[in-house]
Amino acid sequence: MAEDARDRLARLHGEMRERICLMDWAPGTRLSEEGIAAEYGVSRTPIRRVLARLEDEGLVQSLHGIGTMVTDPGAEELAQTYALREELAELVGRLSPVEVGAAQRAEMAGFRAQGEALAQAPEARSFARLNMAYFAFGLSLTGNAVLREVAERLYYRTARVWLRQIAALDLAEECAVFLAELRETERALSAGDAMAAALVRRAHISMSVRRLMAAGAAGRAVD
Amino acid sequence: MAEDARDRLARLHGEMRERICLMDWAPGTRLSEEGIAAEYGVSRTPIRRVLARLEDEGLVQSLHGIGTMVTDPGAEELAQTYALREELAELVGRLSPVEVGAAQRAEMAGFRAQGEALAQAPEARSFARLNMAYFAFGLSLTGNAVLREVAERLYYRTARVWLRQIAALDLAEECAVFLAELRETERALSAGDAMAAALVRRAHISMSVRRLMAAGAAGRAVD
DNA sequence: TGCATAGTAGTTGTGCACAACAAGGCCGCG
DNA sequence: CGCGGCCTTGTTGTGCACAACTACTATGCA
Repeated sequence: MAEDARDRLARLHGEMRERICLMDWAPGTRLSEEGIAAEYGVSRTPIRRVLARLEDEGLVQSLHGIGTMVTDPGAEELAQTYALREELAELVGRLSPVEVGAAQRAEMAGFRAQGEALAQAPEARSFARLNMAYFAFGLSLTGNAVLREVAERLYYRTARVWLRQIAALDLAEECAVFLAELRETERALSAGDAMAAALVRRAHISMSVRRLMAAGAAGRAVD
Repeated sequence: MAEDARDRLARLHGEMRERICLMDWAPGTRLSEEGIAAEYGVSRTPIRRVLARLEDEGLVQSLHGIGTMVTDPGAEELAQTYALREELAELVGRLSPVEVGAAQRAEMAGFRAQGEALAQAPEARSFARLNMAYFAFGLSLTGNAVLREVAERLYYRTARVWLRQIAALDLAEECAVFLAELRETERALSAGDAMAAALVRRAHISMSVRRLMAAGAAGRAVD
């Protein structure tokens, strides 16, 4: 079997979401339905289906007669999203935490190793990709699928802004802090303590937000 | 100005969602895109746009060549959703709680009055509508729009199952319990304590889940 | 009678043409 | 020179026809 239409849309959605979150399509960018359709070799219809979902997720906004733009969350919305993300991060350790086994520890060690490599050669895009993959791993520590879905939704909503601000901050320092988080989490998982890992995550989200907010709204796309 | 296309879709979405949550379209029902389109006097296109959103929200599922069916969440998914809803209910009181003023107290008194009327003449559909409106009021007690959005999403995902189970339980007793919750919450809001109101809400969700689960999966639609 | 198979009806997914709409440029008029 | 209206261009929204796919039924054959 080649590929189900359902899977094709999911793949399209994932790719377009990544282009937004990695700032290939920065906030404010006007997307062309026809252009994207031509690029993927399909008609506007399935692209519109994906854009509709991205709009429901808050990543883009379509205006009749004007265009479809990548949204740029305001400071208030960002603060509210992060506030909720902090709570959800803690819930990952409290609601149906999985039993930490050898598989989790091995995967965690892999992330720590990648984190060390990144800290030696800081680079924004690699950082963003690793952060994304590590976030997914963190979610795998809860058995609550609904929580995973909601937390993922909110993560992708903040990812592009995080990446933009990271580039404005001291990239090397951010990578170093990230590596520290990875090491702390590895310690928690080695002890089999998923709740501790969740608390480490929450603490680092909290501190990350502080640094981001301190950097201010510099670099916000003009409307 | 007549109506924006955006608003029309939002209205369609709201109406169709209500038909699902009030069990006009019970779980398992096969929806006809063409039928709905004819009913609303539009083509399949905007209906498909709305159905796509409902599918992303988990209320319906479309299968190529088969049809679009109202989903019937399994016990596991329900449990996970309610577990998260409990936590979010508490967060309403913790994240950016609004200052409780005369307006909130007046609205709350209105709900309590409607609750008393309902308790005198229990009726499932009225109960569901009142519960829905009261839930929206509860969300208005937090200034965190993201939290409101997520909590609302999860509420509508459980509403239809709740209504089905309520009908199977002792309806009069459920209405009485609901009235008790309204009175407790009114007391909390009179004291200006939004956090207390949130905790009352959480407690009642928790107890409601217990009763629902105890009633078991009787009445589940067969696949 | 049992069963495989082709056919048929009904559904969602896709492509395409056109309508609805907004922004900017251009021309004519005061 | 200023400016108001028109027009042109580009975009998203809608309708419609057809393709892709599934379930069911009838039919012919052993």
